[in-house]
Amino acid sequence: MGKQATEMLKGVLEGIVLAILARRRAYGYEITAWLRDQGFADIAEGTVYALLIRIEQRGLVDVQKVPSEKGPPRKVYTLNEQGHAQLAEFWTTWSFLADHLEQLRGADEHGADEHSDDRHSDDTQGEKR
Amino acid sequence: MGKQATEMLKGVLEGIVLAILARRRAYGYEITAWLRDQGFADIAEGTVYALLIRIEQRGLVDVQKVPSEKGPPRKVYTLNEQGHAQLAEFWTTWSFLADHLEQLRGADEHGADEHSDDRHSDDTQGEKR
DNA sequence: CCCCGGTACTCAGTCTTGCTATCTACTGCT
DNA sequence: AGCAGTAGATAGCAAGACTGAGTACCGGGG
Repeated sequence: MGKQATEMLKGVLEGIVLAILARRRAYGYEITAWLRDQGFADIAEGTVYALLIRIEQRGLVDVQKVPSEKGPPRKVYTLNEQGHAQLAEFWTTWSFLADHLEQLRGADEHGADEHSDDRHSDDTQGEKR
Repeated sequence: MGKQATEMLKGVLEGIVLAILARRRAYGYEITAWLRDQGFADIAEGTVYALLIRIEQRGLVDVQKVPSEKGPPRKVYTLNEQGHAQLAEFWTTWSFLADHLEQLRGADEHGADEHSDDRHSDDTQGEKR
């Protein structure tokens, strides 16, 4: 996938991570690994950590430091009540978008190639102030 | 909808406009009006014009100036071959996202509260830096 | 012994994109 | 003349994702 995905991820990635944390608590490295596993190959590590810090600062998650056998201690994130509320709101917005997009896709698919050549060519005065 | 939608629109709005133009050519004001009609109440006018200028400069659309009976001339945008390709790519990315999100939503809905305690519980020392 | 690779997290700087606010310009109504 | 509606352009800001580098801790190979 190209960089198209990069822009589409904005806002959506937060919802994805909240949804992951709704299933069970997790730490950054784990989430990153899971995302790569799922095919989100182009998500940078730094992005996930930055996102986790953001949602922590907005009070959507609780954090515990857990010592790891190898490497520095993990920061384990747990979705709290506010986080669940935020996730619910995310699903609402997502549904709205998904519904409208699905509608547009349907309309596009059965008529993507018509050439209605009724263009009256009186537009030849291409003058911009 | 709050500002949650604002971030989620990034990247998606371009796809929406391309999809609209795939159905029939249109000009900015028309597109803005249609979006408002569809419930995208919070999309600013300037945003649509800026987006149209961007996709024009990337060569995804052809433009004609058409004099209007009331007001200044309209800039009518038509999706060209490159634009159709871009739109196809958009649908690919969108489907990928939608599939994974749908999966996560399902997983969340039937088990938002289970504690799979497969993590050896040596994490009970709630130390926050 | 030191460096390398894997684990785990942090941070500064850049780019894209949407929003706000303002401006131009043309038409018709009051 | 002034105002509302139509139509578009633009400058400056904010948020989020990326790049790239850095810190820290562990174990194994040269």
